[in-house]
Amino acid sequence: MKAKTKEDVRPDFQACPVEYTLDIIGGKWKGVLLYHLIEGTKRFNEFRKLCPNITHRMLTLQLRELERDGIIHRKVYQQVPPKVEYSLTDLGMTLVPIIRMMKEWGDRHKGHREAADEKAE
Amino acid sequence: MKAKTKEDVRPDFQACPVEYTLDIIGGKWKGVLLYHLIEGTKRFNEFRKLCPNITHRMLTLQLRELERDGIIHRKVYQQVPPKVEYSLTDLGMTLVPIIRMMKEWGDRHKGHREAADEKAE
DNA sequence: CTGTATCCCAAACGATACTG
DNA sequence: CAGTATCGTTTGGGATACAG
Repeated sequence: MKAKTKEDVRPDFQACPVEYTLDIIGGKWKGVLLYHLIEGTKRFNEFRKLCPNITHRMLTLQLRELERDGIIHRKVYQQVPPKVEYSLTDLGMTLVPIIRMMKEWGDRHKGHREAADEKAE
Repeated sequence: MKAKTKEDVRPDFQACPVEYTLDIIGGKWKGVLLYHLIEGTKRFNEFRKLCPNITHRMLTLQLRELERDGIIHRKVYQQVPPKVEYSLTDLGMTLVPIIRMMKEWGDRHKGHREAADEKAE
């Protein structure tokens, strides 16, 4: 008997709208990317400087998903060398309040886990 | 050269507080579990009924992580059969506004992707 | 500069069986 | 009822090389 694949399971977003939202912004880097986009348009390599830990590959993938979900817009300048600018769409803008709240919550509470980490080392 | 394991990389929560918050509520089921906890205390099997897609194992793991991060409290009644109640801690309560916003956003915008899914089938 | 493609290891997860 | 342990598969994601 084959195990269920991802496609077989229809996540019940009806029952859990929170799950739907998290599915869009909960990706490993999406929250951070969106946060930086609040300040304005960003280029590919700008993201890499802002998030040194993200790999080339992951940045591409995460941006693609956000684009696919209609959260960000990708503007390509047809020139050499290429230039691509990412920005929030109108739909993306509606996420800004949530991102901001998460930013503030993180600022206010990130101490907790650091304290726990200290003890662990 | 050994590939970096998860432990080797210290995520820079300093630079990205959003990342820290998402690390806590962004788990596959955490948002949903927290959402249901807003209404009040829940038992293990209540969660299973509320989220039929979550497996026994995953429910345990996600609850453990939330407990470890100080977001939820686990109250064990020493009796047979066992009874365990989960509830939000004070810290967990501070997340409620964020969860609520994600719930509302999901309700309002979940139509988008469904439309895309229709076309895909 | 901004990607895409491939390979491959590590982590996540489901299924299942067992326990107090 | 509410878990834990183990196993095997699937997925995530890093490193690297190549391309327009």
